[in-house]
Amino acid sequence: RLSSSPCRFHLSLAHIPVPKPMNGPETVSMHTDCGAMKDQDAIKLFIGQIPRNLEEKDLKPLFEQFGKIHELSVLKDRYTGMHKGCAFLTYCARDSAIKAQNALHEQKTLPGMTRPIQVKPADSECRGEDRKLFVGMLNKQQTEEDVYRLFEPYGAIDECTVLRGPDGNSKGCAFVKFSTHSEAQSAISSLHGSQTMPGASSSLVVKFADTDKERTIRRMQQMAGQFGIFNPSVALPTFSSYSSYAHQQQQQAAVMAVSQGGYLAPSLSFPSAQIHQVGALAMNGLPPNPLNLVSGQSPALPSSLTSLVAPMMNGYTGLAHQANGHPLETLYTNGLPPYSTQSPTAADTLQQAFTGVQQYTAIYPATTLTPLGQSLSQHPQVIGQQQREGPEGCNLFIYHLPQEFGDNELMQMFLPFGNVISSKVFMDRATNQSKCFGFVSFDNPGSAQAAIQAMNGFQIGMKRLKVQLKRPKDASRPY
DNA sequence: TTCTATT
Repeated sequence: RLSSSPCRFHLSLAHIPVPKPMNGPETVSMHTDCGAMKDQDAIKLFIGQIPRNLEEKDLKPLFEQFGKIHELSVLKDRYTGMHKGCAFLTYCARDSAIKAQNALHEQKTLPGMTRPIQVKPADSECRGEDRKLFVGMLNKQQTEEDVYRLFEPYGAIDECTVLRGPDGNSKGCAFVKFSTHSEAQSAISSLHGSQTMPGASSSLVVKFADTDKERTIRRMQQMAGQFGIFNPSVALPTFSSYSSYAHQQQQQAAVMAVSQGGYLAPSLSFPSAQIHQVGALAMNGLPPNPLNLVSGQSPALPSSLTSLVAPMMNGYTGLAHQANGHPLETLYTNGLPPYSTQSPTAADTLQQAFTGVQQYTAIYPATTLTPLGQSLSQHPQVIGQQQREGPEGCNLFIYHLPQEFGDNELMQMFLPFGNVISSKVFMDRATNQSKCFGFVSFDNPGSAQAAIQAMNGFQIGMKRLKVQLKRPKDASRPY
């Protein structure tokens, strides 16, 4: 039975010779009696490269010629309703799907599209990722055929694509999809690192392709690097503007917040009633909070916290992940299902804020655990912005700050460690741009040491912070 | 040196 081995049809589909396109109504007549029912072994097809102005009714005629359609649905973005340029199609008859694939897949380009239509079994019918390889360090002259020949000995290849830029030039990498995971694995074993292509900077790379999730994370990291993680214009979105779209795609949320002004809000304070909700949530499904963050009983989350939260959602996932060993999803959702169908509530948002803080705190060594609670309850005022120096041993030099970082962001990053009496990012006079270094002063050396311990080497985007004691004034030359 | 999308 197909249902017990869902992948089998994929093989049979792939090896059926392409017939002449079916046009006549006789195709339909074979299954006129199926009504809304579909065959037990029907195949759900993925349809790609559809112009975004075409809806189901526009697509129907194209596909009906291969048989009675059981279901056809254009994919839309869950929240924006935007046409995604692809669809799912299930025919009543399995046979119709095979005919449609053979007749249409890569055979015809719909108006306005630059690539031919895709008609193939949906991923849901058979997981595609665990047999798909990424091939890197190819010679840019190598074609699909060259790559195919290289991989052919290891199994049946379903798909072979060389990645190309807009100009059609190879990017020196490719995707190769085998019919099974083990074939793919054997290709890795035999080919990875086995040779160096002429003109390539290192030996051939053959590995399983990134999953969607990995791609998302990769993109985030890239964007984070471009934007600078602590973007000062970003604050925690308000309850009302914090879209469920962002809720759904939490890993992208922060990046989106940076890039889409519509999701932003300048600031946010939390009514005390909602703080209790956080407390309840904290007791419920989260690891014990080592900082007693909630029991600080602050009447409102300090503004420093709201600013901390947004950056937390941005790019520290790797660190946080390592710090407590929980999967990302668990961290971000507090153990709730990642895809809530409801719009986010205040509690949802708070949860995220809270988990964000937890992630932040999770990296702190146990010996430095006191300061955050302090900063919550004492809520140091943003005062004394003229460079007040602390006593010796209380002043830090910070280098490799994000370009966007101003005095305030600098202060907020160091508030968790104690009373920040001043923070200063140095600016280039001519360009008014940050020079990416600055100074922070605490009122006691313990806070300064805690900050060094926790923040020196802290990764932000591609850079790592350098945090050390400021040299005394009279020491040789200023940096 | 990671793609045009997969409810």
